[in-house]
Amino acid sequence: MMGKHMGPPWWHGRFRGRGYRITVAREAILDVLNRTSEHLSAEDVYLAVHKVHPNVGLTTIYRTLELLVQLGLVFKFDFGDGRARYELAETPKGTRHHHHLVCTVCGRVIDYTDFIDDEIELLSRTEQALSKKFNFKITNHLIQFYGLCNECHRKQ
Amino acid sequence: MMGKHMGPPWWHGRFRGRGYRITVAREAILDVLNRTSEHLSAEDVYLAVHKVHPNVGLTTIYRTLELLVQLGLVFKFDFGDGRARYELAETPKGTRHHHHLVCTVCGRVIDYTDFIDDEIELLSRTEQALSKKFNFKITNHLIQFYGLCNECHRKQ
DNA sequence: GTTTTTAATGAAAATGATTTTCATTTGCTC
DNA sequence: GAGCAAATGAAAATCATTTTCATTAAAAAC
Repeated sequence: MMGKHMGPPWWHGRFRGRGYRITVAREAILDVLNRTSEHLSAEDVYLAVHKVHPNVGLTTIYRTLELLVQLGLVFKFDFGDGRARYELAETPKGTRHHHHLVCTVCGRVIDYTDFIDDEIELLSRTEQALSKKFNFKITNHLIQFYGLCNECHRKQ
Repeated sequence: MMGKHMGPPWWHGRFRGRGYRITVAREAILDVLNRTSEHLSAEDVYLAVHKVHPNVGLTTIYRTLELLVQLGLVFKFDFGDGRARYELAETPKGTRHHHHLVCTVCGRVIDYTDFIDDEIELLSRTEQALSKKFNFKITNHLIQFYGLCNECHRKQ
């Protein structure tokens, strides 16, 4: 189960601080994202939330996910299958930063955290240099590798 | 103008080799992509092609762009504005590999080639390691930085 | 605790990029 | 130049996402 002796969820402050309300739908959506390590689409989130709160509509899912992205609590990805995917940016414990391997045949997505340290270091150097050169305030980055996964490679 | 003494366009072989036909529409589309350094949407390409060949439909644009992506001649990007963007993967001379800076406020996209060398080197090491570990045949990668461009940063 | 204020929500309709269908056209092989 | 499958255009269909608007419910004010 969840941790013991918990106060209000960690993200309440982020909402209150900006004047956003804490609602049943928002709690439920964050809860779903918090419980999974998958790359959920808006509909995935909707279905999961719907099991517990059948009265929460898909529109609210979209609106809330968008808000969470704006707040930086959630990352939005495009893996090329025509629907956006969402992942919590941070968990209470702080999930390890990861990047993605996307199979261009079957669409499978593999997370990896290996080699991240080197990447992060280079990225941070690059970010600084880019920020300076283009006067661009970098807040985030996206790194994805594309190719054929084990299965699809074999079948070709 | 274009180079002198040119034979058949460089990409004809890529088509013929795989049994694809060389058509007016395809030539026009590749020509448009070849002439620009912008990140064109399908509609952008359509409008440009339409000026010269008003009989080429949007459907063909989509179909051809998709084919070009499959052939690896064109890269498809998502900058978050709800429409895909296309760029020629290589020019006759071999355009410098570049990555993107995307402004999350105004949507502006800046290409950069600086610092690419370091990145490429790290990427190539990472790709090898990932390929081995996950048995994943990497064919391509995507790197984008997000943040606020000069203008938008100032206005905030 | 009750009232008040206004953000948040749900349902339905709208949007808009992309895809599919299908009859017609056109490269390319022989 | 004929034959044939690939390619095409126009129109319709798809489908994820957004907008509209009347209703509900957080949270502030009392």
